[in-house]
This record gives sequence, structure tokens and C-alpha cells, in this order.
Amino acid sequence: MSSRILPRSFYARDAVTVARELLGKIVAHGETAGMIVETEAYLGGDDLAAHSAAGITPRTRVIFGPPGHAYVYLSYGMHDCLNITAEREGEPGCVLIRALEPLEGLDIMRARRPGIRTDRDLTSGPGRLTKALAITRADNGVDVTHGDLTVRRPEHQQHFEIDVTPRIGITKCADWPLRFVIRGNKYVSR
DNA sequence: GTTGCGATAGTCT
DNA sequence: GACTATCGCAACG
Repeated sequence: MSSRILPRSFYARDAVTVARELLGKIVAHGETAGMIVETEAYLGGDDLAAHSAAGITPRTRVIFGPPGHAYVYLSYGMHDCLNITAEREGEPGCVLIRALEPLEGLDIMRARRPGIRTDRDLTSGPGRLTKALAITRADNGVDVTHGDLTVRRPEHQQHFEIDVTPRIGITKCADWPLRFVIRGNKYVSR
């Protein structure tokens, strides 16, 4: 199974390409796993919506580090959100994982998300999926090309169309078309 | 089905 | 001290 883990070269490209190609891939953490159905690219340069826009700080250091690592930050004081770093080392750029389709460990996910109505709410949002897969800031900076938190190729990736829209929940660069979703997938966030 | 709003804490100015 | 790459619940209809 480890042969299906995406290699570092997959991530050592521009963040837009990585964001598009991560759709349909699988995030696995421990006994739980899901297929990526929604991503957003955060760039360097004049992308003022990116955390890295303020330069290298204790928090943003990993975004400037080598590609293929997890950047996990606290959103709105409550939710941990998962990104995967892109671009070559020294260049900022990352991909926010906004939604998954649950694949493995559904019972574990349900136990971690008490109170939800349907399985649709399990991982259909950046704060939701980290809770369901138990990804926290303790995973910040880990290498996703080996270890407990990995991104893999599915055995049979089915064909899908990609919809492109502006990113969600930001005020700067709010009209840039950098959000990518699998068309028609019911686990895409609202 | 929809809209509106409060919670909550780390990060940087 | 302001701001935030969100979520869940309550009040509608």
C-alpha cells in the first residue's frame, strides 16, 4: 500500500497544479481515510489571502519549507485546518484541503463527531475533516510522503469534472479563481 | 429548506 | 487590541 503514497515530486510544483491534482486522491490518518473532493490554492507573490503573505514567522515557517508537508493551523480560535505544502523549498505555496468523501473508519469518524445528523456532515468542511480524521496542530510540519499521515493514489481513480470558483471565507483576493471541487460530489462544503 | 449570529484562542500590529 | 482560510444551533418558513 505504501507504493501508492504520492512522491515528493508531486508537490514540488506550483500550488494551482497541486490543488487540481489532489482532487480524487486519498488522505489517510491512522485507521481513517477519505477522498479529497475540494481544495484551495494559496500562493506566494501578491496573494494577500495567504498566511505566508506576511513573510516567514513562527507559524508560517512550514509553508516556506520543503513540499509535501502538512501545514495545520487554528482557524477562528476553534478549528484545525489541514494544508499540504507545495512549490520547491524556500518558495511559499500550499493547498488547503476543504472537504473529503469518507472512505475508511466511518464508525471512528462518527464517534469523533457526536451530534451530526448525517454522514454528509462528517468531513464536508475544513474544520470538520480534521476532527473526523483526528488531525491537529500536533501534525503541523509532518512529512506526508511517509508515516501516519499520508496522501495516496486510489486504486482506481474514476473520471470527474472539476469546477473552479473563488475561495471561501476570505476578504483579500476574494475573486481569484483558486477553489477546485469535484463536480457533483455531495461531500463538497457549502 | 434558509438566514443570522455567537463561540473562542492564536497570531501579528 | 484587531482580526480571522469555520461551525453549529436557533429561528424562521
